[in-house]
Amino acid sequence: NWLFARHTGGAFILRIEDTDQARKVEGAVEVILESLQWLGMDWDEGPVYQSHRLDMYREYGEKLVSEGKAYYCYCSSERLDAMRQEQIRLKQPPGYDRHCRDLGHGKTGSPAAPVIRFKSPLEGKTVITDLIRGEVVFENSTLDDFVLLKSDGYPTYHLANIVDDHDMKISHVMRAEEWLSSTPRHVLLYAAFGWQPPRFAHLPMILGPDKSKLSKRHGATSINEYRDSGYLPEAMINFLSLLGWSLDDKTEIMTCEQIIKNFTIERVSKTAAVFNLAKLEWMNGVYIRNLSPQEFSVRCLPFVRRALPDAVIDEGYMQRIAPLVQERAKVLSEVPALVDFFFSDKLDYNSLLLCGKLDKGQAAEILTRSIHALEDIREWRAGDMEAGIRPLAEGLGLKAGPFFGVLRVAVTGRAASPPLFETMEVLGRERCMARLKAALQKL
RNA sequence: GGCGCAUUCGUCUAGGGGUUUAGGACGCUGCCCUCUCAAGGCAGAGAUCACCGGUUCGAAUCCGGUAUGCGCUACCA
Repeated sequence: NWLFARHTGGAFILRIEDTDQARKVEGAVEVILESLQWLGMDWDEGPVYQSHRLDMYREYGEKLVSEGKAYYCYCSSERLDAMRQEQIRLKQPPGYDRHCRDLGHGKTGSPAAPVIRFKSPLEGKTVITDLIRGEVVFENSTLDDFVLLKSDGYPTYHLANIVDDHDMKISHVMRAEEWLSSTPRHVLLYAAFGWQPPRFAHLPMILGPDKSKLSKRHGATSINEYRDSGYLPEAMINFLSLLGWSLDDKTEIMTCEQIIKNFTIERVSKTAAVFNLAKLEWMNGVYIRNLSPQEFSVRCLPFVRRALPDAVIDEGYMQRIAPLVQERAKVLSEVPALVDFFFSDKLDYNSLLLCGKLDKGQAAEILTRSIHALEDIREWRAGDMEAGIRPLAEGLGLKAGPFFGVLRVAVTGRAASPPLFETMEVLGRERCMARLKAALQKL
């Protein structure tokens, strides 16, 4: 909806459809607003809360009742439940049996607050024209008398949506495919009010790995969780835009401006898309690598600070570290684990890791000779260090790989790290020498 | 059960009668690069275009049916 509005120059209006009191969740609206803001999806009007306009929905509901197009229903939930059970037992299509349809006003002794139901036509067809799926035909006989206004005074989605879309002059209803089978009700409602319906476009759904509608049970489904995991909003937008839409047969990495410029309903596909986390991770990595080193550093800062609360994290120091891990991170949240040895001198490794495939004697020799060579280094620079150390490997008849490996573990505490000498340069002479000597002690 | 929608590599997709021995991307495998890990480069495996029938000189592309999947079937959205 946002891409479409931006592409066409229309208005993107944010509306909060909070008409279900029973399922109301504290803070849920804030999550939605935060998510949209984080993604950069700005809105031109709103947010409009449906819960603030209950009087209007009631008026429209009662208007239909007075015109004979809707009616009060006094059936208890117990009766409705029993009816449904019976229908299922008899393999009948479940649906309201229209018990109150011809009751007339006030002709009931039931004390329960009534709901308002729509009088669906008993015969005929309703045709909807969908911008993505074409003409879809529904038999009116398959539609039951659905509820418009609940007994608690709140409207159902069907009523509120139609009243609001008309009131707010909505031109295009673009929603997930799960709404397609409700659309004939909406078309019928527009007709009952005598209003021109908007255009409909039912978008392909987003699926979980099991190919069912993506939901909470599939794990992270709140955009904010991706933010907190260190996905970049620009990567998120790019990835999401490609779920059910494509520019052509090749282009995948696109700026938001490019996507807006090229987004059309014609290129939206009909088939649901499985959310492919591995591809999102790859794409996020692409975006991380495309960041300037400074920008990357700045974005890492909160993640490193949160994960390493005991460390004092200086921005200047971080700026020197960040470039060493920029092309190694797929998400920002993994950066702390990649850089923690820069902030703590307590390295946790055993001599087995230190030696690698070499024996203790060789490892000790490597450390001793390296320490000696490094003491002669005047400028603590990666290039100078490498020039001083690399020849030592040859002297011991070893390849650079295993030789450097010992030093790597001694300096970083792990077998995989950013390039050794760049890392040592950032770490500084004092700490490196101390770590090398500590490693020798360990042997 | 009823109604609806969909069906191209494991996944995201291109392609909408001949340009297709079905293209790209993720992932996977191998090689190269290389101080490790990444990144990058190259190569490869992977789709009888769900199935059956029809139309046509010719169908992944058009039509019909079947199957499968998914969605809806609430005083949920």
